[in-house]
Amino acid sequence: MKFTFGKQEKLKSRKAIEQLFIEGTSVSSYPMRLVFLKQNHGGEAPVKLGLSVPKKKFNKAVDRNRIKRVLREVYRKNKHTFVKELDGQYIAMLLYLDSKEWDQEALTKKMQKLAEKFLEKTKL
RNA sequence: UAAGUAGGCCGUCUUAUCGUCUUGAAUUUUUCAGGAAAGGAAAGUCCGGACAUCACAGAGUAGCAUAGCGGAUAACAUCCGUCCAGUGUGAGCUGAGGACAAGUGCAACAGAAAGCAAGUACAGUUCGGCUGUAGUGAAACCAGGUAAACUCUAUGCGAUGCAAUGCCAUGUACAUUGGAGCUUGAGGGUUACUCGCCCGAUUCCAAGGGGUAGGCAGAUAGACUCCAUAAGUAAUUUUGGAGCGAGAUAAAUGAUAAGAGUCCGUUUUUACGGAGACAGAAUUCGGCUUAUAGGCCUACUUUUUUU
RNA sequence: UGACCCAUGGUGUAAUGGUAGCACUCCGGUUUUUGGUAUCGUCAGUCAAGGUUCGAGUCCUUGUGGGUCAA
Repeated sequence: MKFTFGKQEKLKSRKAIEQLFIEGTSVSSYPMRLVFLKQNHGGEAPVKLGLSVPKKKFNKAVDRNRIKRVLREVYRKNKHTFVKELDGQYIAMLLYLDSKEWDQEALTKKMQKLAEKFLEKTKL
């Protein structure tokens, strides 16, 4: 299993993101929320993921960048829990809900919980 | 030594593992090798340029900006020198600092009177209603005050901005309804108005409806930095040498571990714990403004303490 | 990324450079057995810091916060 997070695995299309927010379903595990949609996007990765940190909660660009970097790191390390039992291709968006920074250990636990919830929903 | 003034500089570093971008090779699952990775303000968008399109942008009016004098510059509201004014014991600091001797307006309260005319008290007197003083006020017999009031003078400014602009790809509807026009000109050329100029018939306007919203170029090496040299009081410029190199696009520049160094606290050999500012490129450059823990260097001022 | 606009008591809204008003709300009286209604009164404000001016809500500069537009 590779712990990579390259261009192929990022969600970039504006159109796809609009569709995702209209039609997608969501699961949450505080302080994160995952919105996802089953879609054959044609790429090689099983999941295309985008990250988002709202400007309302973090005023400064430095803080937003920091959160996104930490989230990306945590996702990269725990990606296999999302992907291993997955059927078909998905696009997803990961949102940050809290207004202060969490440390990486706590986020890792929450991320694993999020993955479990996500997999349950996809099997239905 | 203390307090202060002006100017300049730094603003954590090294290694390993994992990750990001990129170049080349092999190959098309990917692998191997090499390389790169935020700032002094990247910020605010307050000025001025470069660049692009509109006619390599023309005229007039309107509008906007600047304002002692001289210089620097691609340009500026920036910078340098200098005069004057204000301020500080001083080193210094601050200044939109032209014109009210063209016209119009404004002046609360107080005051006789704040603008065209009038007039109080006292004193002097050559006895002419002349001269001086007092009182109010920011300003009063004076060519009054006021232009960050209208205005005038001088100088400058065409408009719009990289979501500019050019090319390629994909896709639908050369379809529907109403109206205008076809060289005697509908309409358009993003401009505040008028003119001028240019384009213009498979055309233009309105309504409802349908489609695309991807890629490439623009785009990363430039009025750059440092040193020496010559000119200049200086800003800056000339010549020579050396050096630097982010380029993403739902948006990279990161995470973890170890070590070193700085500061603070406890302890006072040593050890332990903690801290590390403001802040994140988006076409680009020169400035301005604002934020900034802590530290270093240079020159100068003042007073007193110590020697 | 670029262009632009706004800010006055708790809320809404006025004010030629010359004493910051008005309405509602809040609070306290009066009326009422009590509450409401009515009526009287008080408190409370120019987003911040500089500059021009004799004197700024108003003019100028810089900042803060909020909002709008754009292929």
